[in-house]
Parts: sequence; structure tokens; C-alpha cells
Amino acid sequence: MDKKEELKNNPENSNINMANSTFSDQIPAVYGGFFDTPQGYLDMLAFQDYGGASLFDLLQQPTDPPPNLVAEDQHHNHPTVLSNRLPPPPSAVSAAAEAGETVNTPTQNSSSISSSSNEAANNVDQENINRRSAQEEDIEDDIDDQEKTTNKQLKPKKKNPKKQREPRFAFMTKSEIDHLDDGYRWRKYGQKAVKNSPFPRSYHRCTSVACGVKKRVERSSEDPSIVITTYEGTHTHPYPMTPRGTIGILPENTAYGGLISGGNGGSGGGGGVSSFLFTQPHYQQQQQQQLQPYFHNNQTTPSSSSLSFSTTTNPSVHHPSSFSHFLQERRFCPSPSANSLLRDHGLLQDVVPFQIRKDEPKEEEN
DNA sequence: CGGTTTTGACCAGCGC
DNA sequence: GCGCTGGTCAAAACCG
Repeated sequence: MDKKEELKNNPENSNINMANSTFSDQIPAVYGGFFDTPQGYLDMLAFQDYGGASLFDLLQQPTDPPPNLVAEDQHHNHPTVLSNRLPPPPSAVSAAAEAGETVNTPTQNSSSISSSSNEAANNVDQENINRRSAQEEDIEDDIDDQEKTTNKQLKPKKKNPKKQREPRFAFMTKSEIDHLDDGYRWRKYGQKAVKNSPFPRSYHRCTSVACGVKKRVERSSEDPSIVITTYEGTHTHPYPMTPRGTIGILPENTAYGGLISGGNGGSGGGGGVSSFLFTQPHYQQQQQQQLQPYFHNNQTTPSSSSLSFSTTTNPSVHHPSSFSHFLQERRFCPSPSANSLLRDHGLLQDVVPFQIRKDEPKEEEN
């Protein structure tokens, strides 16, 4: 325990306690964008302040993720953009890639934010379901391959000249804590120092058997307050109903409710944003007042075709947008009591350790 | 005692 | 070929 405390209190050893909280007095905002990563992957970024919408909320993918969100071009390194919605589950990406789809071109996406989201989503409902099915098969194959290699202990002596990589998604989260719990359980299997960064990168793997999803967590060297979480792969198992440390907001009427664990009560666990593959029951459209996002053109994102959006927790403000639609499809359906809580704070607050939260200015006082 | 984290070593890919 | 870097492994330590 002493060691832990030491780690927490020493920024050199841990990223958890990055300076004092500054996010609390910032305007709740989520910024999104796309860019090429050094690895040649197209990543989606979503910046999020804790003060507003829950990152978790944002990452609660709709049951029917838009198929036209992200294209990953591993061969040419160019961003294929995308749409105005939050990052699709890796499954959607991989499926599109495997199908050779040209995923939505960048064409004026950032300016057509509020258009056609609903019908598009409706139209792709079944499409996505079918796609996921095929995808899951592929993923199972991938998992098999992975298991083969992992079970071979070290040095599996790769046979594939080119190792195929799962689609990756990166989220940039403005947060003091590195691991934002997404309900999944992760086991850390490595940590490496990152070149040109004072902060190490940690490697995590989903603890579910046969689930090959990996997650990398690192802090931005440019902005230490930003945590970069990168997901690779797709979960092959249902969303955990009662993730470790769940605070207990488990709506009765949702199959995948209560998702947030209460801040890593000890070691382990952690979590973060996750990828979302598994076929899920269609959830009801409700509680949409909790997050009412609005979009705006973003000049800060690296890609001209990128977009950004901000969120506000003010339920009286409604900005029709595809993102809003996305949010309406969130699986998380809090109970009324939880609703009142969440309306003011956003779900991520539940992730933030209490000792951190209690220092935050109360948003509802705005 | 089982699960998780830590951490040094190993391996592969890439650029020079 | 060599060195650098990212990614992974696995034994040991840690923790509840």
C-alpha cells in the first residue's frame, strides 16, 4: 500500500496524480478528430473533459453503429474519413475493411453533422447486425490464431510474414486518471517507456477468456492531462453485467446497464474505454436528456476532415445532431435516481475516485 | 490462494 | 547488419 501511495503521489512513477485537478473548472467538452498515427492506423480521437458528458457515455456505442464511420487504411496511411459520429466499434471498422468497403469519404462530413443520422442508423441496423455476425466469425479466427501463438509460450516463430493487426481506436481523454473504467476487466501485461515522452505506456489485455482485445494507455507528452487510450481488437464476449467494483447503478430494464466501476478500489481492474463488438439487444431510447451534444467545426484537429463536438450537461439545451442520435442509443439507462445524479455530473464522474470528485466544483451550481 | 501488477528480458519490425 | 523502438512474455511480487 505504501508503494501505491508513493506511486500515486509521485508523478514520476505514476500518471495517476497528474498535478492538481484542473479539469473541473473547464468547460465540459468533447473534441473528436481523426488522424494518422505513426503506425499507419487511422485513429479516432475523442477528447473529453470530466466536467461534462461521460466519456463512458460517449463510448457506449449504439446498438447499431454506423458503418460509415471510420476507414482504416493500413496500406496507404491516409485518413479516410468518416462521419460525424463517435468512433464505431472496431468491429465496424474491421468489417468494413475486410469487406473492402470504402468507408464514407471525408466529403464535407464536418459540415453535415446533423443530417441523415437517424435514417442512416436505421438503415444500417440490420446491415450492421449481419456484418457483426460475419465479423465475429473472423474474430473468432483471429482469436484462435492468437491463442495458438500465446499458448506456444514465447517465440511462436511467426509464420505470417505480415502480422495482421486488429483495428485500433484511440481516445484522448482529459483526465487525471489513466484508466477509465468501461466495465471490462483488463490485465496489465506490460509497460514500456515511450520515446520522447516522460510517461510510460502500459499494455492491457481483456481478461475474458478468448478475448483478444488489447488496450494501451499512455499520457500525452504534449499535454500530460490527456490520456491516450488505444484499443485494439474486438471483444468476443458480452458486456459484463457486473463489472468489478460496479457502483450498482444497474437499471432493471437494460441488458447492459451499470457499467462503471467505482474507481479501482484497489489494484487492478481499471478499464477504460473499450471496443464494442458483441451483438446486443436493442435498447430503448431513453434518458436522452442527459447528454445533449452540439457540434461545431473544429479547427484544432489535425485533419481537415475531422470534426469535433462538445457536450453540455444542460438538459434544456438540445442540439439535434447525429451525435445526439448516437447518444440516444446509448445502452446505459440509469434509474431515475441515478438519472438525477448523472444529469448533473455525467457518468464519468462515477469513475473518478471520490477523493478527486469531492474537490470538484459542483457543476449543478452553474 | 487466485488474480493482478511489476519489470527485466526477449522478439520483431523498421530505418539507416 | 545493426541499433532503436514498440510490443509481449513470464517469473516474481503484490494484494485482497
